[in-house]
Amino acid sequence: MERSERTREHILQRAAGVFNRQGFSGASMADIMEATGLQKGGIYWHFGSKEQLALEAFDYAVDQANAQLAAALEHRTHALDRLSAVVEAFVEHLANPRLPGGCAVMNTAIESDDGNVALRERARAAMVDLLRAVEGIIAEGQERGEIRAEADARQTATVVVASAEGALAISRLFGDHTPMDQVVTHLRWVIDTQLRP
Amino acid sequence: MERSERTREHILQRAAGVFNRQGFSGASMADIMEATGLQKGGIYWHFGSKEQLALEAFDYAVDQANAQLAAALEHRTHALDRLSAVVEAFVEHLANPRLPGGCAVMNTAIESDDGNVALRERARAAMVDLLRAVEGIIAEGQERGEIRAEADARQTATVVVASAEGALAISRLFGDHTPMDQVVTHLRWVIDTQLRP
Amino acid sequence: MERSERTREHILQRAAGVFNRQGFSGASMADIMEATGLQKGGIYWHFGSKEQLALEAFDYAVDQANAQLAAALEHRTHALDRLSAVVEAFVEHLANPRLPGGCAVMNTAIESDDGNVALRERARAAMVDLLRAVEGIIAEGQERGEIRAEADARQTATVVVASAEGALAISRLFGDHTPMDQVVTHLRWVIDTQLRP
Amino acid sequence: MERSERTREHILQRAAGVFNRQGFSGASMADIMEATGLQKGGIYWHFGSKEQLALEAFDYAVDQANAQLAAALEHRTHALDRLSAVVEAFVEHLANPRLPGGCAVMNTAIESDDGNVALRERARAAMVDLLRAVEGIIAEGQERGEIRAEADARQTATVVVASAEGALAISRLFGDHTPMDQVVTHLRWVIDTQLRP
DNA sequence: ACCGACGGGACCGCCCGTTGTT
DNA sequence: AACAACGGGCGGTCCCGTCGGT
Repeated sequence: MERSERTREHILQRAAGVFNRQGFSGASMADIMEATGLQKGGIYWHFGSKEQLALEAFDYAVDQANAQLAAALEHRTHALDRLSAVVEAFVEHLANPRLPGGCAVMNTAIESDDGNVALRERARAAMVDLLRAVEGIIAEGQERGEIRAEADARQTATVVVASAEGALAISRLFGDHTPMDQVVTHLRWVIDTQLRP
Repeated sequence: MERSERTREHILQRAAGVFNRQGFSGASMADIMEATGLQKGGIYWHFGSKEQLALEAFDYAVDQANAQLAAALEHRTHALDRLSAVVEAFVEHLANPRLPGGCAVMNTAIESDDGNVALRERARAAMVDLLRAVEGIIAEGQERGEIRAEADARQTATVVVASAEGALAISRLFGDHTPMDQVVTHLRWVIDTQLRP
Repeated sequence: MERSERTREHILQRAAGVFNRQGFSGASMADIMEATGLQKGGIYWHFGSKEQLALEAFDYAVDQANAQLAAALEHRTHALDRLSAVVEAFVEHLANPRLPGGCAVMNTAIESDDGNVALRERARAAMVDLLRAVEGIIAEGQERGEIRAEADARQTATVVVASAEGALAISRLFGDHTPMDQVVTHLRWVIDTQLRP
Repeated sequence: MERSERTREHILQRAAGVFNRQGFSGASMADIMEATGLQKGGIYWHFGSKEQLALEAFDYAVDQANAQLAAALEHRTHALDRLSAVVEAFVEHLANPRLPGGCAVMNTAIESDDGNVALRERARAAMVDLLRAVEGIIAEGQERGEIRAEADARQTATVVVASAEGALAISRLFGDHTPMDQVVTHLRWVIDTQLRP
């Protein structure tokens, strides 16, 4: 990777953290200058505007989260194991976040509720991807007979993601992992008693 | 109610909506001027700063939500009915919000993650109140034999609130009430099969 | 004196102090509201504008200073005594000011240097009055043979006033009456050795 | 001198004039923008705040005055000549000011009487420097036998500075150099008759 | 005769983005 | 490829003044 590309990546990584903590409107270019150690010119050479940077930083954050999820899914073949890994990924996201500030998709969904349509659209797409991924795990499991056929794959995926996202936010609000643990316990119970054939 | 008090209430109501949609840093005093129809002088007469206004507007929003919840609980005596009413209140909050922008507690929790400690503290307190309220409904139900004694009141409360909040955010992101419906279906099933004695 | 007149006087007294300490542009109507204990409406009922109030407050301050000077001159008949009394009045103005903030004429002269022409004109007139008064004391003394005829009444008056005003400002800057004492010592020596026949 | 340094110096020079005429609270950043021909971004790039700019502008003004005084003292070796040069410097300051608005030390002393403690402290230091300089000239003269040993160096310095400052202010108030001339005549007479051995 | 409430504008500081320079 | 310097505008806050009420 050439020098320029490394700088660009460096900016994205730091900017992703800043935006994830402070939000798009709460973060200033000065914050990003400080976080990156670059001057304005250096940043604007790589990105055309604050919004453009935010969009790419969001993608960066989602990629990071997806990579973390992929790592958790690696070597898990059984659908119930894979589903548990998804839940564990949320726990990991709370305990050892790659980027500070919680779930970028949720944060962006809530902040871009009003204004930024481009960011909102990306958050939507990322959320769809997440839901589809979980749904796919369940559906595949059903096809392979690892998960009860009567289960509603899509609904279950929504329940898993919604409750995990909610628990993540609440745990972060309190600075206490207990809420997340409680929800995870519930989800594990759902997996064991409702999905297992 | 005197004229001054009416104006103050009017500002709070409009500002609560603006802040709930745009967030604290995303909302400008100009936005609030437009929403209230007042000029700066009028707003600053009632509230010393943007932050002070935001704090009181958050309280206003929480009061509204609590009132909506209280209305849903009215005339419900059986614990399972009351618990269902809580879930219904989230559906109502999505379908017919008193204030636009979703759940003020969740929004504030996520946005104030970084900066505003005063807002964050209020969000914490409001979330505690909500969790405690749901937990209380369950605990009371257990005392009265309306809810299975083996259930974990606190954990169940967390699951209900976390999944409902998550579903609310996701439904709002998609502009589609399906995710909320799916989670509600799940919660109703939990209530019927796990809590009912 | 009727109630309205008393209020008006009260405002003038407090406003004179505020303006003398903070200057015209440095003082806000809020400062004067606080100093007077009145609300805006009350002040504006008596005075048409901040500038109008400042003008009258300046006159009030000058009247106070003149009264203090007149009191010092009372019962002094000999010109040298009267001249000494003028000098003493400056010392008194430093030690026990009727209004805080130093000499209103000097303060206004320096602050209104740029903008406020009306205030500047009043400061000019007040300074002329002061110089003329001192000159008159010396000239009368010369007519009565109490002061050496060769002395230049106008020049001496300027020296007395300029050095006393300068000393007052310097002493106030340092919060130390020594500079004033040193100048007074000098002026007393001038009176004794140069003016006494 | 690089471009940036030139701009910074340019801002200081113009701002010093604006502050000296209008005072700290009477001058707005818009005034300084107009005087410098720069926009806010340019000014705030060099100075962090209005106060920071005012502080440095005050230092600039004092440096200018000191340079003018130093120039007047150049080639003067005899203490009485040097003392006369100090007095002449005040006359020059009135007739051909390097910065408009009179003596920055006196102006700042009087305006910062109330609020700005940082400015006040700088005015104090500058006044101390001036008094010490004049006192030093006299004391050196006494050591060299050029000035009568009985003279009180410190007191004489105070008298010279106080009367010159007072005369400067009064002359500026009237727009007439006569008061300054009268005081200078007096000071020359003091020098000739009281200090000359 | 005075207060409470509000309008509208000016204030300082920070913002995002651009440009000359290296 | 990046920095230093600057333009122009919006941000929240405070300002002076007015007007309805009492």
